[in-house]
This record gives sequence, structure tokens and C-alpha cells, in this order.
Amino acid sequence: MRVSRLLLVTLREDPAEAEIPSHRLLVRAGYIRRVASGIYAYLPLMWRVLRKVSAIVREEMDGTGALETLLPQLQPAELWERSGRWAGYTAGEGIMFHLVDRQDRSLGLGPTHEEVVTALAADLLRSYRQLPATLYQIQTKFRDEIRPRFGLMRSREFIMKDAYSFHANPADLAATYNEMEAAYRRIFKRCGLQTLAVEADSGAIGGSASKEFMVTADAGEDLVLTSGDGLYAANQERAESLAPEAQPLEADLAELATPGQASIEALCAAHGFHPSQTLKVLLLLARFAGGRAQPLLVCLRGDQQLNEVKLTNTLSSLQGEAWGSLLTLEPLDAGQLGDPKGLPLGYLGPDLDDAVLAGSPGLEPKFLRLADHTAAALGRFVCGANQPDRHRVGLEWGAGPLACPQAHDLRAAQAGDRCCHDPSQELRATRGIEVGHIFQLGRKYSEALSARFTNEQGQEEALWMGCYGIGVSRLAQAAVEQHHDGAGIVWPVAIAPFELVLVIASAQEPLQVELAERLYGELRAAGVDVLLDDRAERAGVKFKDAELLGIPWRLVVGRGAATGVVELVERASGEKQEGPVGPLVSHLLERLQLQRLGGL
RNA sequence: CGGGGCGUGGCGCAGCUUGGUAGCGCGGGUGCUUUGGGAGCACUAGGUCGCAGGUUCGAAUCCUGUCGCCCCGACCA
Repeated sequence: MRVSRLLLVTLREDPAEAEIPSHRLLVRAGYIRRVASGIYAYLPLMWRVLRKVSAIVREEMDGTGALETLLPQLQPAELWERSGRWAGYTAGEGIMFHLVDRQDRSLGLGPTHEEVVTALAADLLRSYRQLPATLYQIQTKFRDEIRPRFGLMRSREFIMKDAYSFHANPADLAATYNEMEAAYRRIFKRCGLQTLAVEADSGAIGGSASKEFMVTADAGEDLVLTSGDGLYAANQERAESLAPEAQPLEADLAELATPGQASIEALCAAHGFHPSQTLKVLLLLARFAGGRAQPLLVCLRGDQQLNEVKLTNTLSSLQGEAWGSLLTLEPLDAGQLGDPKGLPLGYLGPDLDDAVLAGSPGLEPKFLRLADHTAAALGRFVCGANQPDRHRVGLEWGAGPLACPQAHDLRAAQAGDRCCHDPSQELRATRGIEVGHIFQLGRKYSEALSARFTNEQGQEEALWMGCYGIGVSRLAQAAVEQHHDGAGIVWPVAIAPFELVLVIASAQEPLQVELAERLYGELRAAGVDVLLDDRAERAGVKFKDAELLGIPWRLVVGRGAATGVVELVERASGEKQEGPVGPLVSHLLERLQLQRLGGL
């Protein structure tokens, strides 16, 4: 390809829309253009990158024996109603774009394809002899993100590889899951990315085991906690840890006047308590798809933070299917109660009377009371007295009518906490960009959509399923986030739009043009992805653009052209070599050979 | 959805407080000079100031409404 024919438009100034380096650089270097909020055009350079990423993904998927397909993006609501996800994905803050067609049928634009592929499996898979089977596709997905941001990182339309595996038993599922994990590690390595595999929450997808692959980068939206010994890594949403020991409280039962001390911080500051001696009571409201709204009282040790993902999962498993899926979890404010004055916010105790809910239309009449393990384990503690400006000191669970609620793991693990597997290890925080996620789904979808097969005993049973995603467009941008410098992008060779840019320093010099054209032909014949910068620009402009674009190698044909001397520059290291064409080209070809296999 | 901000030539911005015939940088075009690190000079094209209403002799500027976008939060394969 010749730059003169590439429709290359680079920007000298940073675009106003972009916040993080990768987004700025992709726009400045002419890779992407925004069409609407969260919707981007992939320009020719970007499309070349995406095709290279896709090719690697495809090779590795094919290598596991997975079969490539292409499934519809427009999907009938009926399928999603059968899996029970339609309401959760469309109502309220649901993320599925949905529409009604001219026949009044409801349809959604696929954010994922479990329903479609499971329905297909129900059609196609009948016998254990056909198993295991894995289908995958690389295609555009849609999600009506509440707040799109960071270019391709969180866009409303994006390219994803998704794969779905079907099995006769959980052991076979686990085997494929492990093969996929290995394939994922190869894919990211080949793309030149440093990634971290972490334990993850399964979220709205459901299922048991689940791992995320994180590209480590400061701009990452996820917080990852890892142990120093490398044995444990988890998304903070999911991470477990040992909280610091609570400070014992030596105090007899008493009431305490605490005017204006509605926060743990103020309370401790005024009376010299340690936060771990206090009990924090959170008042929340959980809304379910079936329309029920359950008020919650959640007890945490005062120095701990709530992990909403854990709470959501706990609620879902407690309520089971009866109330439908959990739609939202929000603070319960006094305005939602029949008698707002009954609520001494900031002074709540775990024994807050259900009577405060009386006369509140739409709410369940009793609190669901939960406690984190650290709260349940407290000896004597300080907590609100359920009346304004008063706390109680020296309270104990089980003393009198004060019952400890059901205990669950509800607290957020923090950097600095001790690790569960080895208390001498501390958790550290890293930011990450999620580029892949693998799940053992189990039978959630196959049961809901009646995808059954006949086993060796001649009996029908539901298929065991796994699903495996890679955000292809997000991965490409994450690569930039991980590989850039002050001058621009520094693509890993394997996914760079071109491997080499051949710069004619002065396009007016016939000697330079002649040599460059000859090299252009020879390098292409040798299988190198060459971009020829044949523009009538000054050399400086072409050098700047080459660096901004991030092409891994630059070969400059300039004043040495008459004697066959050229200059070879490596983008990543900045290393320059000047010399006769022959040796430099051989050196280049050798290096490329290695670099194409992965890494920089 | 809550909070904050911005819409002015293709891009980045000033002008708005205090109303008076729209400006700067980059980019585009033409010509001359320059030619290995985002060149110089000259000329030139390009804007109903997001949109709609209102106030006024007069609105980019003041008022009302509306649409779009960005940031923080909630949300999130």
C-alpha cells in the first residue's frame, strides 16, 4: 500500500473527545472516527489491525477444534424470554438495544449469543456421539452502555469473538474450559499483550467457574487484586481476603449521645473508637424482575466496605427463581417509606423494627437482614440505637433479643488485606482492561431452552455448556494503551497494520524513488507487509507520521540512495542502523520472522 | 438517571460578563522559495455561531425551550 492512496488523515492536535492515550492516538493517527456516542468507524488502518487480531484468534480457535459460524445479530425476544434474560436486559438499566418490527414482534440486537446458539444446539445436537462440540464467531455486538467511553474500550457497537461449547458431562466441560484458557493465553501472547488471568464474577451470564483476562494498564476500568507470590489473582468484584483483626472493645452496655455523628468516621473521632469496633448498618432496596421490592438491612464491620456484586449474588441465590432476576440494588431513602420519620438514618442498628416499613406501598413488609462474616464475628460492638443522635456501646450478638443475621461474604477485599491461601501474603491492586472472559455455564441455558441430548444410557439430559469471549476491538485498543510513547503508537509486530514503512525521504529525487520502488517490490515479494510513503511531503513530516502510526520498522531511502545505503529504524527501541541495503534487509527479515510469533 | 461542563469554517479554540456587521492556530487550494525531523512568504476558499422561539432598532452575546456531545457517579461478559 502507498500512503498517497491510503486516505491517511492524521491530526496534529489532540481531539477534544478523547481522554486516555490509546483513544487519543487512535483518533490522531487516523485509525478510528467517532460517528455517534459509543459508535466508531474503523478506518482502513484500524481494519487491518482488527483483521490481524481476528486471524490470530481464528487460528487458535480452529486449533482447538472449534467451528466458525456467523449467527444473527437481530434476535427474537421470545428466545430471551425463555432464558429469563429479556426483562433484565431490556427493562430499567438493561443494556440490550431492542425494537418492535412492523408485525409488532419484539426483537433485540444481540449483546451476546447464548440464547441463539443454545436454541441451535437444541436443534442440531441429539446424541452424546456428537459431543463435545464448540461453535464460535467473530462479529459485531451491541450494548446500550449507560455511559460509553474511552473510544473502543466501552463502545455501544464492538467486535467480539464468542465461542460456545457443548458437553455430555461437567468433566468434559472442564477439559474444554482448560483448553480455551490455554488458547487464550497463546492468543494474547501472540498479540504482544501482557495479560493477567484472574478469578471473576460470572455476572449476568451466570454459571460457575469464570476467569477474566486483563491487559494491565493504568487506564483499566477494573481493579485486580493479586498476591505477591503470584498464586492468587482476582477481580475486586470477586476477590476474597482476610480482613484485619478487629480491635476488641472493653465496654459495658450503655447508650451514648452522639449528636451529628451519623458517620462511622465522626463517631470514632468523637469517642475514640476504632472503626473495627463499630457495626455499620446499610439500608438498601432490591428490585426484582417480578416486581417485588425487598428492603435490606446489611451489617458490615465499621471499617469494611460493601461489595455490591457479592451482595447481588447472595440475594439471587437466596431468592432463587421465585421473584425473577434481581434488577437493581439501590440505597433505600426515607421518601420511599410510608412514615419517613421512622428512619433515623445514620443511627440504624441491626435490630431496626420492621414496623418502619408499615404503610410503604410496594415494599415487602419485612427487612431481609444480612451480615458480613466480619460483622457476625464481632464481640462487643458499637452501633446505632435506632433513634436520632444516639448510639449503643458494648452490644453483643445473642444478648437479649439481638439476633445476628445470616452471615455471608459481603465485604470488598482491599489492597493490603491478607490473602486467604497464605495470610503472610498481602493483596496488591493493579488496574486492568478486560479483554477476555471464559465461563463454565453449566446447564442454565440448556435447561431453560430445552437443549437436550441422549446419553450413553439412552436417557435424555440437558447439555453442559461453556462460553468464551474476546473483545476484539477492545483488545486492539488495549494494545495501544499498553504500547505507546510520547511520539505515538508502538504496535506489536503481529497486529500492526503494516510491518514496515518504507520512507522515500525526498520523493522528488529519481534515484531515491527508483531504489524505494525496487525495495517495495522485493519486500512485498518476500512476504513483508510494506507501506510505501511516497508522498511529496518533507522527510520530517513522514518520520513524524510513521512514529504516530506506530509501524514497527522504518526503512528510509534518502541521500545514500546513489550508493545503495539506507537507514533502518526500529520503532520500539528507536535503534537506528545505516548501511548497504542487502545486509539491512536480511537483518530486518530475520527480526520480523521472530517478532511475528508474538511479543515485541 | 443524579451532578458538572461544552456546542462558533474540516480539527483545536478565543469572542459572550458589558448586544453593534465573526477572529486566531492547525488543516485545504494556488504560486514562489525550501527539502533528513510536523518549513517560509504571498494570495485564496471556507462559518444562517447546534436547533426553535422570545426580548431588542440590532443577538454568537440576554431569556425560554429543545437536541447533541464530553466529564464524575450509579451501571457493565
